[in-house]
Amino acid sequence: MKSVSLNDFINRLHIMKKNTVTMNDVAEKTGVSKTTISRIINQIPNAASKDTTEKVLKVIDELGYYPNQVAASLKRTTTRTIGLVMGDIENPFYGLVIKGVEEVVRSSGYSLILANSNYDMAAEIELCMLMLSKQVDAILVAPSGSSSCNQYAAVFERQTHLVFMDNYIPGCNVDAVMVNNFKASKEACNHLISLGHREISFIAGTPKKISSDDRTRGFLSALNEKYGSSVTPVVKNGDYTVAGGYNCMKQLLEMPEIPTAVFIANNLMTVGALGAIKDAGLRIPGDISVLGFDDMNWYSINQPSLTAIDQPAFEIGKTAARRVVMRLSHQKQPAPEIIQLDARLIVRDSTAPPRSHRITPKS
Amino acid sequence: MKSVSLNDFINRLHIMKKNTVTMNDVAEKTGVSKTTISRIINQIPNAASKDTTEKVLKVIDELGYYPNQVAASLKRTTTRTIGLVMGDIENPFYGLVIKGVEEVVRSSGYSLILANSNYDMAAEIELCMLMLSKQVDAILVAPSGSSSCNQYAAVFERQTHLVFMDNYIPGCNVDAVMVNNFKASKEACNHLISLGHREISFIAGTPKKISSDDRTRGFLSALNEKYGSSVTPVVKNGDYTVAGGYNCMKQLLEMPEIPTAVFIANNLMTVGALGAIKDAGLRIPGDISVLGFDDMNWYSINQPSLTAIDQPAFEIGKTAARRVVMRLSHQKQPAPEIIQLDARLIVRDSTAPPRSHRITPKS
DNA sequence: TCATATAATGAAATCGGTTTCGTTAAACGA
DNA sequence: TCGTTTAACGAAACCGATTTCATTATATGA
Repeated sequence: MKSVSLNDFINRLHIMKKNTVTMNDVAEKTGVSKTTISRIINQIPNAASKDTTEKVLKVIDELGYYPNQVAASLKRTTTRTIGLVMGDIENPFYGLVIKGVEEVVRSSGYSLILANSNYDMAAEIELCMLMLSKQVDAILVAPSGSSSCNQYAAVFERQTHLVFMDNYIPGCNVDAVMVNNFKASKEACNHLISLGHREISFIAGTPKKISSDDRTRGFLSALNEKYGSSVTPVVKNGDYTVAGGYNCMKQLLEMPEIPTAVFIANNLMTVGALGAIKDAGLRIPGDISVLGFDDMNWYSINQPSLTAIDQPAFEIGKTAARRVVMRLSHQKQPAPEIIQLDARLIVRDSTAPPRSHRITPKS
Repeated sequence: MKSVSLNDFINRLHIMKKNTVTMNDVAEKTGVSKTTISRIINQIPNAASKDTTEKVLKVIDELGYYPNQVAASLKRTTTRTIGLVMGDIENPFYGLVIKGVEEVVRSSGYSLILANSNYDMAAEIELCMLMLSKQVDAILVAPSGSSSCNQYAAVFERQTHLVFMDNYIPGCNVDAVMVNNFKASKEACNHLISLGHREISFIAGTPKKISSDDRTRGFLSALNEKYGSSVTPVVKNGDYTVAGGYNCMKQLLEMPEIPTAVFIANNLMTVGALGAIKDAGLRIPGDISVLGFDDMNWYSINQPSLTAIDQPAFEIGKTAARRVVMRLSHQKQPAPEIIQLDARLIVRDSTAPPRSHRITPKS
């Protein structure tokens, strides 16, 4: 019987009307007007005498009053909330970007509304609109693909502050923060070239996505500068997924002449590619060198440790958030720009000079 | 000069007062009252004639009107927003939990406010309060440690719906969703025992955190059931960090008799531990078997592939979110319960029978 | 000393929706 | 045919803050 009455008690607790102490209650109990109370809460200088302030604060404490920010937001026409739309929050790279964003956003006095688009471009826009109707002050988005700019027109019409991260939609003329993909990719490829590789294959990401295409271009550029038309680069499309990486790698390993090195455009595809190499029974870097875009915390403890391009994910998030906060606090708005941070190549053991022995694909 | 005028244009765009089409504008243009328009937007049955509805929708479309949810929330006293407080959004495990939460929350018509506590217990409470003042309808939190329940008192006073994930604060009497840590941990340890191991060490997480202690208890229980007091289990405290895992493992490898197997209480510490083993030049599983809590996508492609306990992180998030949505939609509130999902042991190559050779710690 | 600045305060309007009461007219039931 | 629903609307109150515009008292300056 005891448990029944406990349940009842809990039910009542939950159904009970929410504890709604409003500013009116404080006003009534103190005999001070809402105006003054509001000023005290918002710490307006010279708004209330020491006496009044103390009295009000005491009552606020007694009643357990805390201001309803929804009401405040309505009148202020600003919610001090920023929207964040990501393609895949599960990916540790994006996780770190989010962490960076969150840190800056919160320490600047804003909150974060998060949504996951699952790389669905239509959903992405939809989510932006939803956030706008929730009156976010600005939106940060990691665009999934290359929606043309006019798909974002609906968002622009609302004239919010918009900042892209990790990728951008061309022609949109908004701030974007990302790594210098072309440069990083070229540097990575040059590393392989400097080791003596010629037959380098590239497992690319989502086609037509700017960030992805930049990586491809960087790869091709390095190869072309060194070898011109004497080598025909092999580029496969892995769509940034583990499965995609696995399949691409498998295809590469079925070529008559297996490449001596692979460069893989992101972390998930690298996992897939490593799986395919393992399944094929090949050794890294003895049989094939492997270099991945995105560094992961386990790359250094992998056998062999993996050479990778380290994107400053945390910094990307922080920079983008700072940009947004800047736009929200300054009146003067600098022209939107594409801010490119530098990635850095971390050379480890998975890249080595090309094999001298022949490998024939099985099956 | 061209660029200057462009900048000016952009500046004006941003400074320009926000495009504020309100319901009043729609009312004026259609000659229909706000009341009816509100009803049409909220699709109240039998609220407006076909004619009126069409007319209103047309004007809404023309004006590009979209409702201000802040205003709506104020009157409704519900924001259809749920708060989410995590310890570390960078950790892929939590990333997946968040993803699960987000999916359910959004598909149920709610939005998500996300905050990262960096495992700071005081910040955790602070963030809950912040969210409450933003009038979230409920809060999901992955409690960092074992704050006593009365630290959460401030949150409870507000009578929101609160659901814990991954861990819980004893005595709080709220819903909690997590894995059966004791059972999973015991099963893992039994797996090692069944391979013949006696000298099994455990690298534990944050002490006094329930979820962590449950894992330790599970480990100890298995060991005790098998060997009683004939073995003295070695438990180190790694605090759930990579560095912690590394240090603990290093200490273990400096013991006079190195354990034949280690069981590590989470993914980050496993990375650290693997690093220490690699640095020591030991072979897995030849010299030592390794088993980690939390499965990662790269465990299967690691050399050797890693035996691990796979927590249903996505499911944890979804379950917790569903619980919250349930509480928000039903009047009748079932008693809070601790929902324990089953983790599963995935046996791979990092666990094998104990070595037969002796290893002496160097230095 | 008198005009003026400043501190300290409050009444009432406002933000942009939702909701409560009405009201009217048409449909329905007996 | 007459009372009763039900459909289709609207005026005005309301949600809980902020902000504008006054007002009063006190301090300051010339």
